Amino acid sequence: MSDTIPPRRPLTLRDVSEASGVSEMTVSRVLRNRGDVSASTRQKVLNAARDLGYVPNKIAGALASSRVNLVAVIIPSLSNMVFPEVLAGVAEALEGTDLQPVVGVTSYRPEKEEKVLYEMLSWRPSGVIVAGIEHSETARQMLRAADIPVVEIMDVDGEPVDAVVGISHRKAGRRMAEAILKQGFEQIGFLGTQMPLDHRARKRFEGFTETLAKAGLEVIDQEFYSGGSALLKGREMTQAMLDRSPDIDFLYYSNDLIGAGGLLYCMEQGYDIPGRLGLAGFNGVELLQGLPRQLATMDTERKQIGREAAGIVAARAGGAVGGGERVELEPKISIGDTLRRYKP
Amino acid sequence: MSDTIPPRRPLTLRDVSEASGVSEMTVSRVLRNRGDVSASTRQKVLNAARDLGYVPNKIAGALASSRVNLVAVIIPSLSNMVFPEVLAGVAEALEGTDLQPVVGVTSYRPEKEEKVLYEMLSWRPSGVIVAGIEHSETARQMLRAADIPVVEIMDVDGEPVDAVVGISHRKAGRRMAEAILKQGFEQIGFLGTQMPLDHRARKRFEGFTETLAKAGLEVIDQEFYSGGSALLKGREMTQAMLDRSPDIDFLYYSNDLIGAGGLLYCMEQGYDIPGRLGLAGFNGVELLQGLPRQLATMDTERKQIGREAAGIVAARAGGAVGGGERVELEPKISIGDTLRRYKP
DNA sequence: TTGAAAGCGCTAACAA
DNA sequence: TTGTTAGCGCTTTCAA
Repeated sequence: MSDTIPPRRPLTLRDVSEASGVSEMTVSRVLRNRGDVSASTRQKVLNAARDLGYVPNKIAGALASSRVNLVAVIIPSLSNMVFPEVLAGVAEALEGTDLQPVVGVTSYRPEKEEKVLYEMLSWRPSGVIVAGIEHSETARQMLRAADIPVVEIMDVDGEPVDAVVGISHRKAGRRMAEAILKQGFEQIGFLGTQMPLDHRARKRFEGFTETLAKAGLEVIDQEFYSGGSALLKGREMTQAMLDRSPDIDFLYYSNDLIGAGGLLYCMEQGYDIPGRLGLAGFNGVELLQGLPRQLATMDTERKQIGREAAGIVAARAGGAVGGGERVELEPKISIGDTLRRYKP
Repeated sequence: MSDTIPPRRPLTLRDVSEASGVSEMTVSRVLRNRGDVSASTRQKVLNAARDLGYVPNKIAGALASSRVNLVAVIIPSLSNMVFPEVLAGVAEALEGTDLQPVVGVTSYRPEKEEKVLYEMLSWRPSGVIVAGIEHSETARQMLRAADIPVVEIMDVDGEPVDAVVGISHRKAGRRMAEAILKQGFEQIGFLGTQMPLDHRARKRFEGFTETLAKAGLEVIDQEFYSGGSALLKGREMTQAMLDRSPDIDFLYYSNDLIGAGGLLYCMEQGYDIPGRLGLAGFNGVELLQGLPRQLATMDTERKQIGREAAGIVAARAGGAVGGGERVELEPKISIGDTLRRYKP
């Protein structure tokens, strides 16, 4: 234990070099575990670095080596648990590597996405993971020009810049519609978020209505919300819709939280579920497991998406050749207690 | 529109300089809006940069200027909504500045905290916002040596390295105990998370039991969980506890999610709430608003904490003198429908 | 196994 | 208003 005076100027390799009597170059080697260094020299350097409390300057290191161990992860929001879950998957997959995720938030705004992307690319990350497959031409141009692995996640319906990991939301919408029709529901209401820029919700809705149309049906009522507590909004929208369209026999929610709110409301109102009224949400959030009844939903495996995406970046950062990888996960319907009228 | 060939090598200032016929230095000035540049030169540079698709290299810029517009935000988890909420507050407060949050996750592990901190400090950020006030001596040493604004958040009970923004969890525990006692509850059970390293939960519990002790009472049963769906766990733990200790008349949960699970369970079981059985959670999560009954809780204003912390970092990064700021927010009891037996 | 020199791409400081 | 020079702190490369 040495009683060093706290430094005014950040410590540099040179300080460690002087304190240990070893050249800067060799100090650098020790600190990075590169090249052959004798055990004794090594120990001297390590001791000096520890005693001084030296923290390497990655900025200088990155500039000199043009290697940056950062992976940019760009998501629309942190308030929707879906994205922190993806992040958790990314973080998990990167755990064993020397890569570090760096998060940027776009608030679902294309212009902000451009800004965040520009900002992150200016740090020359080893890869980019970005939510969604819809981007401005400027953004796509930046991604292409960056010449690093780019993984677009969540959605596979479209033309990716490079790699893509996600589900087909159009297909998810179709599958749910099929499941609902199969149970004989015909008076279907849709409840979603007021978000013109949520392309995934839009695609699900398109897939959903498309399948209904094939059966000669259409959504008979719709309701959208924005802001506020999703659970509460689900409740309120459900009440409004059932009051307005009492014939409805199925409620399809664009996310599980509003679905859960709706379910709680319908149970309180004493609806026979799913005999008189069926419900389904979307995402498969953990929360549903604690509800009095299991809301039907579709699991989108967000964590797995994060893992796969990070895996692609890590592999290529590690030197593997690649490009244009495509991983389409199959969304799994979870029947729960709110969809099956006919026992199989 | 020029049809440029995609670059093999990342573009540099020099490329823009050559393309525009303006010196590198002046290009740099234009791109950073520094110093006086004639409108015509400015335009030439901007055009060239746009046409080439130039993205500045912040690594080189940071090295040359020793200015890094990154703020490290270190949190234990992304799976607990509390922390994304803090992050959202940080992001919001940083929106107007040129600072950017960078997130690191510690998984509640001190050794990982050290690692993440080391990693982030090696990028020489403009400030650090870190959850909690308990850190290893190594971590504290690094924070002190970094010689940048450090804001410890969430918890004010302890000795901060520098600035601190949060609530007193000990006080929060005491306040809730007082509120419960005031309503005449005496057979109190506690349900929490199995997390020896969650210092804030521990402090709340200490404050809570301390106040009970003054009234000659103690918690008559306890139950802890780890992992899994909090809502579901709340349900299960509540059932277990009520089966085991049927005399219990109050359940104090260490977070709102398990509290919500418990509330749903108790309602299903037909308990008279809060006549026969009272409940309270902690945090004031938005979700509660959608429940059939409002769980009593204590709002911890996570977003505000994030905002305040980011504000301190931004102010000091902007040149304001400071150090040792202390912002203690007062947790607000939300009585809800599960705590008040005696009408006021 | 170790060291010396050169330079990564930018910006501070100064000169013109 | 614009340009020149000299680094920022590290790593690459090459020599010893």
